[in-house]
Amino acid sequence: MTKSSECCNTHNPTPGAVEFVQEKMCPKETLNDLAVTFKILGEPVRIKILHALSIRDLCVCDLSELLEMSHSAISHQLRILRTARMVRFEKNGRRAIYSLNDKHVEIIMQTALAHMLKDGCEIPQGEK
Amino acid sequence: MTKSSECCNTHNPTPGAVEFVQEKMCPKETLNDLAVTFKILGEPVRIKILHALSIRDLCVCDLSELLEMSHSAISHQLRILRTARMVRFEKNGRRAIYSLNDKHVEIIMQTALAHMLKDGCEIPQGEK
DNA sequence: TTAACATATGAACATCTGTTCATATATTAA
DNA sequence: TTAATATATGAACAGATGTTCATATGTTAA
Repeated sequence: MTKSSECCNTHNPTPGAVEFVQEKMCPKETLNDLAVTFKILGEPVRIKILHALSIRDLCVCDLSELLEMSHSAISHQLRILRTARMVRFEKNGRRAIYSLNDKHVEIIMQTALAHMLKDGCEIPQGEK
Repeated sequence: MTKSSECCNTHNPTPGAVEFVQEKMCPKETLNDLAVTFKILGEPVRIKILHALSIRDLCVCDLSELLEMSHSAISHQLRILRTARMVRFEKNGRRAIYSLNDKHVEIIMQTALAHMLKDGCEIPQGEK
């Protein structure tokens, strides 16, 4: 009797492979959190906001002009970044001066950039 | 005369701030590419596939069982990862054995994980 | 050859998500 | 106070995206 009987689809996985990998995998929650982090970074506007803030603290108005987007759109995105604790802000009069909350995001972006620009854009001719 | 006249919204950016940042920012295309990379990593299923493949090469059937998803759904996601050159595959009989295309993604994931978990976390690493 | 198997893929569908619009809150200037 | 400024946010809309379903392609076994 094969595993086919358990499901509408046929299943003949590589013997032992699934168990082997299962044992060594990070917890599901960790991987989900990781995906959440990347998802937030996976939007051009947000990457640009974070990159800009890594150069200098800026208010909503500055970001709006820099990225040529409405105040509202920027504010909505900043809210997402705030919720994810990637940025924070300080009130200065009627301005909200935004800055990076810590160095993590910056380091992750720099790592990704370095690896993308190294030999990333070319097809690495892996010996097959 | 303020910049308000140029636009429906009012604009009083911090003097010099936008220009200062503009000069130092990475090219727009680079940041967009970066976002594309992160967007692909920003899906739980894809992160799990990549993480699993970092432990061991697997076929579609294995991934299907490991992640408890249909063959079709896995195959669709693998297509996206292939297009992004994050994975490659080798035909073995009627199987398609998938593996990571290079070490970049693995390193980016590890960097993000390390910073998420802060205190030196140990990442289960499959030796090949 | 025929049947079973392994994967790939287009189309339809539902969900998620980012922007716009309108409006609210809060601060400063007149 | 009133007006202008700066930001925040809910609702609605549109576009993007992941899964399912049906089907196609290609491989191996009988």
